[in-house]
Amino acid sequence: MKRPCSPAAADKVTTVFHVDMDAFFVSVEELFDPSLKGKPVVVGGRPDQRGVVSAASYEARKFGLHSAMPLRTAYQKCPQAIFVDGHPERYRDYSHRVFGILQEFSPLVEMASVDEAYLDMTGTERLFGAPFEAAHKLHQRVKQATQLNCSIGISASRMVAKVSSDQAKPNGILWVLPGEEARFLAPLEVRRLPGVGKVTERQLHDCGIRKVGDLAKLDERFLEERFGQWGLALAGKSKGLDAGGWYDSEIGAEEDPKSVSHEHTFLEDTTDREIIQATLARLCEMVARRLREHGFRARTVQLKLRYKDFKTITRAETLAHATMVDTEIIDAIRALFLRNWTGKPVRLLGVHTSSFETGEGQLHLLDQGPAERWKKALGAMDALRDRFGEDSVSLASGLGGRFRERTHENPVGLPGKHKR
DNA sequence: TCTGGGGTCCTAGGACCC
DNA sequence: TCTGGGGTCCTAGGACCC
Repeated sequence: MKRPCSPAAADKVTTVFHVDMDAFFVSVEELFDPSLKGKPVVVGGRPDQRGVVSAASYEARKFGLHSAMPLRTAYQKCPQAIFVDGHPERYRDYSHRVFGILQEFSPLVEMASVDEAYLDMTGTERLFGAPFEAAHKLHQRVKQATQLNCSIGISASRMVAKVSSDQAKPNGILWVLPGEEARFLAPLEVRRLPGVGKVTERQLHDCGIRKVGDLAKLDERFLEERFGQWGLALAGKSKGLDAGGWYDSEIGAEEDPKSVSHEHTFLEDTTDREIIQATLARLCEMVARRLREHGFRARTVQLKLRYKDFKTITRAETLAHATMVDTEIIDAIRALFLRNWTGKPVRLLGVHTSSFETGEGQLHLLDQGPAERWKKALGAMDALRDRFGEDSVSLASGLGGRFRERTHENPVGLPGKHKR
């Protein structure tokens, strides 16, 4: 169902909050280690590791550090920075707490990621006052309950609310009044629009378009000729319209995931078949397990292969029947790998599944005879992983010693378990 | 500088069908 | 004998987001 998002077209103006946690990962780490406060901090890993910056503290940003920057680069620019590993469980925990607080303010809350949320605050004036006052209360409540800062953008549309929370950072509130959207956006760099990344920005710059206002002034036909459908969407965005797509959807509508994947970048590129096979098997097991948690069966499995030179290929296969069984995914992935690997050093492997089915469909595979035992074994393995960690059990064949370093002893002799 | 991991959405071409 | 047209499914790649 579509919500009237265009302020001009809406008979009733909606009030959308976009709540964005400030330097979320860093701030959570500071709660666990207050000595980090006020220092240049990088979350993401050791500076000599392969990887990128997940989050940089505001002090670190002064040195030019930012998320997605390679860790080694960050170290060169700011050797005195403190590099810490990320703790996804901590972030999920705090994300849930924030979600709980937001629900006190509106029943229509949608976490867009671990550190940002949309609220439909339409019609809450009697409870919390005008938008700015409500935002102030929300901000205080989050701070009081979690000690974390957030920034809040307020607007009639999701897209403008998101841009305005970005402009409000850090620790601020910004309300774009209905009808003022275009005027608010006009002086901003085109890059500030959600969906405009490095590539689109460069293309727009090549046309002499730098500000959102430049974009809004253009003839839409020009944008359509040059960028197709995307050009028309850009034209809409520049005027503050959600203009279809995700931003036009109902806030709080839960959607099932459309894909489940895992990938791994090796510490060093490898040609070792045993390492490669064991890694593929482990990735398949992790994926299959998540499918079972969701109750999904996947019809399409896809291998991702990245070489030393960063050349990346994907190869997919659609199965005759959907599956959530480790071995069936492993078999398909292994075949794809053997058919496509050039033999050159591998940097990354990935396993991706999609085209989900949720009904009863092919469940007979798991419900008859020996397969019933498989189902039990898979369930038992999932339970063990819950207790002892992802590496505790494995159906993988050819699991080399190098992969057992951080694994636990198998507490119960499970079928398919390989010992070395 | 040397580039993670989890996702979403879009495009484009080919196969296949009617 | 010169070559339709629409729809759907599948595959590969890429931009983008956090």
